[in-house]
Amino acid sequence: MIDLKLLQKDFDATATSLKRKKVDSELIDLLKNADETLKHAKTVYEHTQAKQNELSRLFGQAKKEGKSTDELKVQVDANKILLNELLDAQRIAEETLESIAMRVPNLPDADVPDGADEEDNIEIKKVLPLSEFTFTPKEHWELAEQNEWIDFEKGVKLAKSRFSVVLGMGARLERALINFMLDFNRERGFMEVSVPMLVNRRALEGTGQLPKFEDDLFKIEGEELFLIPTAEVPLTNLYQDEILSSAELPIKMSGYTSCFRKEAGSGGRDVRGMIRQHQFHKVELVAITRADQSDAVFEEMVACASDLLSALGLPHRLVTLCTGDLGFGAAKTVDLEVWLPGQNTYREISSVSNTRDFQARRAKIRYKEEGKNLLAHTLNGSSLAVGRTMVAIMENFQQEDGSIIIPAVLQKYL
RNA sequence: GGACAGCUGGCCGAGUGGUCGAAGGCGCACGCCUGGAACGCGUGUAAAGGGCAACCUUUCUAGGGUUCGAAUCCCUAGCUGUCCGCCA
Repeated sequence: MIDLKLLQKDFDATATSLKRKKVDSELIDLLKNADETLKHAKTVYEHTQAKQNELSRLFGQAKKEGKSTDELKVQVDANKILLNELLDAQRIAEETLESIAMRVPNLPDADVPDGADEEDNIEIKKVLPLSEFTFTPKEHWELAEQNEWIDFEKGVKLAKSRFSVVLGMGARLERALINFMLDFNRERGFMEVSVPMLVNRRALEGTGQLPKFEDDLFKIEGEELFLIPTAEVPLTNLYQDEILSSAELPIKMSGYTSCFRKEAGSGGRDVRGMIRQHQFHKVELVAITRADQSDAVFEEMVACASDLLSALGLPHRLVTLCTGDLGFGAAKTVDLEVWLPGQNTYREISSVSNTRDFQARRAKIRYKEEGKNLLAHTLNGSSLAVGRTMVAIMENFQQEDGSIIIPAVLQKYL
């Protein structure tokens, strides 16, 4: 949630900033008005409540002294009717504000480039030269089937389209990658955490997936539980509603989970292969930091993911997302795109975001500094999407006969 | 799934209708004491919102109810514990 005080104090700047992220200016006005309405309703209610408290105190006193309470009773009853009306008004104002505010995205950082969509993202740098081939490289689904690493039909049989079964060396490689990534991250100071893959509504609201993106989530019937779309949700919400001490920050975590996404609205994109699946594995990085630490930790996380790709020998590039491509909760995002020779293009394999205090405000993640409670900053980044890493390994290290050379760093994990 | 018990501040814990945001303890902070420390002594120590401030409002798991007035009484839900059942 954005800072509503900032909106009131500096409406023009905040509104301009939100418009960069394609927020309707009508919604911004609505938000401002709802905030003011609530503030007013609260003030009036509180004055009336104070009066009621005072009358009740007098009532008790009169009773004790044996005086008549008839006259007070008339006053107190009349005030109570008013009080109830004001309380209702306040509640409506609260609900209105909440429903608007929870759907307003985070403000982009000032240095995030303007832009409409991914076309306007800005490349920071390329890492590692592109693999060279003396033959026409194949796409990963062809290689996966040829090597019998992935069975796409069996996934459909067991569940439905966009599910697959990984077998043999493919399955072993998957497991090796997960272990390699977790170890790599741990060496960089990210503590390994194993979390639930089902979470409640509160957690998803905390990180911003709800209320706006309910259609993208798998929900458990008859329970208020959802399959997580990313480990960011459980990892970040680990500290939901907590007041941390300044000294224990930054908290840096790494966790492996399966992720589940409905991919509603992805249309016919990437139906083939394992680029876009309903269920996929991912190792995630999450950090909770003080406000003054988040920029540095952000760079650490980007470096961690990039170095991981380099260790695997995968050519990739770093891209700063423009305002139009920035996610709901992100103030700033750097995507890592891996080179896929079969597809002859770079594809996203990791996305590192600083949400600043946006998630912390929703999830109530705070830290104490000099006696004051301040909102923490939260960051998240993939490190990496396992399926897409498999795809990259297949396409980059394929041989003319279709066999695949597995990166040396993974040997000890196999 | 069934029965019973519980849920109070950072933690433990007292508190069954009014002056209780809440005794006491632990922890923490500061001061005194000390060569330095421990011990001891003293003081302070929940959060959110509004206001320049005095101060006001809210919060004793959550929601609803009774009442002039609820941490306290009633109902519902959640969670925790114990026992029973079932089961990887």
